[in-house]
Amino acid sequence: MKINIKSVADKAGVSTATISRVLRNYPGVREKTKKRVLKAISELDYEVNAVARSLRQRKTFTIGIIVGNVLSQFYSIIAKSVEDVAHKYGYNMILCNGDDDPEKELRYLKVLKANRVDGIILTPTGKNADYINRLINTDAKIVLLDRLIDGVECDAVLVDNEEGAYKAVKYLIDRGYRRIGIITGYLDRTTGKGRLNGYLRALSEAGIPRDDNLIKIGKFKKRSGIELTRELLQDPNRPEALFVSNLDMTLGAMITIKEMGLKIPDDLGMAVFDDSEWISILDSPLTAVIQPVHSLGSTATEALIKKINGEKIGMNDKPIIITLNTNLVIRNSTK
Amino acid sequence: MKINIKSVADKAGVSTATISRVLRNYPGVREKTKKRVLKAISELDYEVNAVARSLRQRKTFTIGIIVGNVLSQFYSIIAKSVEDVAHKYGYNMILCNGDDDPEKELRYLKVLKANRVDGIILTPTGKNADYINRLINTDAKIVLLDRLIDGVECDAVLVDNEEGAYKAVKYLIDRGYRRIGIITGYLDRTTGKGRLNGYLRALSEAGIPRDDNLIKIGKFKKRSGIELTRELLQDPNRPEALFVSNLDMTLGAMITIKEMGLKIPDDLGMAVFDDSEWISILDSPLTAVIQPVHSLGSTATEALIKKINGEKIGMNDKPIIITLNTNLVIRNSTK
DNA sequence: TGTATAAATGTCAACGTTTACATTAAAATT
DNA sequence: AATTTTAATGTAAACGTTGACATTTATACA
Repeated sequence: MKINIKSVADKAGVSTATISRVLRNYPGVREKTKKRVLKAISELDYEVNAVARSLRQRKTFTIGIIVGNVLSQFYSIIAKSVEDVAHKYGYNMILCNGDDDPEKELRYLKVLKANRVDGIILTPTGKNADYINRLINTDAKIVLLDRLIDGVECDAVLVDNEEGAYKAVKYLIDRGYRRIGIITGYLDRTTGKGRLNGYLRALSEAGIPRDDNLIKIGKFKKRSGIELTRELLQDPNRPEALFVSNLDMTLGAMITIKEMGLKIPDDLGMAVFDDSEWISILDSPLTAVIQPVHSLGSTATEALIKKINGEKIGMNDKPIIITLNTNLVIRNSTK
Repeated sequence: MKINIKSVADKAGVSTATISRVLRNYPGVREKTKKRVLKAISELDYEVNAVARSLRQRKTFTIGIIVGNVLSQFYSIIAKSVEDVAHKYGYNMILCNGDDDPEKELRYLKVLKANRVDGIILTPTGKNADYINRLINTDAKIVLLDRLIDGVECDAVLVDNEEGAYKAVKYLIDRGYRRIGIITGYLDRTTGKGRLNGYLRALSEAGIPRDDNLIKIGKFKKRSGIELTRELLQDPNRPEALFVSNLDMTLGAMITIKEMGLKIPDDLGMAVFDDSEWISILDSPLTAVIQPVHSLGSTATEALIKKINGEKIGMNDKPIIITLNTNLVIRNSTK
């Protein structure tokens, strides 16, 4: 037996409009009527059909989020912070795992559009610029998170990758290291590129010439950490210190370092981008650049909800790009 | 300007029914017509309105999942595996962060019901039995994951907690430890209780009397690990080995152990429930019970989708409870 | 060429709400 | 008590699909 607003109306002896008004706490319903309606609702175990409501109101109170990979700590924190804020404002969240794969990203963008989500938070792969521009032009509410897309003008919330990496590498230099290796991420992402740039700026300010043998280009995955660390450290002329561009690659680097039997900081100085409680309880806890991951997620969500509500968040129609700062936490991974 | 199936129909010069047929790849549309329709669709950038479709079909192709806390590795793996399987079958996933809070759980159950999700995967807090029973009685499709609820008969996918803990503690005993401490989780959860029972069974089989001073009841959170490890290890008559019941508490335990300057395995033997790559690169990598977390999520989702499709998954109307096995991986945390 | 059959397409109600507008009932004013 | 004003409730169309059924068009057959 199907229970809908009509059943409730019949039971309470009023019209569906009145039920609707009670459901949404509209004024202008007599207290007595309201009581009767609520009674009917509870007796029938009625729960509004949000699908029908969404159709009628052209509003789903749902936001979609496409992340790179929920398995990585970074994205799971993002997911949580987005969900927290979303629910605070009465929104649901559909989580999509883009897997850093442009095709999956595209598929999910379409799914989210089909489901008429009110807004989308996207950690872009950097591709699909055409489709995303089309979305934006048809008035879709989108906020980019963590990364930008070439050829797309869109509000975004980022982290100051360049400055973060700069601080870490400068710290290594200040501690006396000169030959500093770096494992970067994808250089076609603002994150990967920015961190490399920070590294280069620190070197150049210190008058240390760039040595391409010390620059290894990774993919932000554990495997890159394992392999590239090995390449760097097996070199007879190996670096004295290492800067790793994210947490997953740091895990990989530590695996290799352990395997090679090297000790930090005696055999190798280290500093890394991204923090985790686990790297703080290592033998030699690692000096790390802490991203404000939680704020990233919540700031983006707040901005998105403002956009959804039609509030301007940038000035004079330019997209607004919010850049959050990082923190360097000094631990025990340098001499 | 709003684009809907009518716009496409007008543009292609056919009726909406035909558009609908093309959209869903129904047979019986002439090739020529289909071409024309597809052209109109692409020219208008039309994307079906899944909300309207859901309303009409009384089917949302969405499943909801309520997890304890996405921040913990366990749940983020669950979220990913559920999402993978769901999408394989064409379902979306709404992720809800129950925060192990019965009230939030209840709120989310209602939200998911209002949104008419086709099914729910629930990692239950153990409360809300009444409401959940009502849901089940009104034919909601639910699969419990990881834990059961007192007073609720429902399909579930679990891990053999008792056996897992037993294997780990037996291993400690086999290595010669007698005074073994345990940090448990909530004992009103099947997970917490099961792991304690495994511990107790291993002791009793070895003829080691139970010592309540060695049993500390935690909350599955880092803080419990920190505090209870301290309590155990500050005791002059402290245990020779320690079994910790989950990963978050293991992190806490390691923090305390590091703080106290103790070395594993010299000063303390250890075995833990839950694995992580981080505990495998510690100084002394920890012997751990590995849960098949990914299978937990995918098995539950497969079961849920079967239920949704009306396939019986248990026998003679009894709920089916699937229990997955754990693995003990021996590392270097014992003498 | 006309008719029977099969294939393709069209029509319209239904899904469960909300909301502009219309109507009725109650309260205020004379 | 009759009239105006205000408050409470009802009516019905709309949101964008789908799908049972009806109708038209194409094909096969005599």
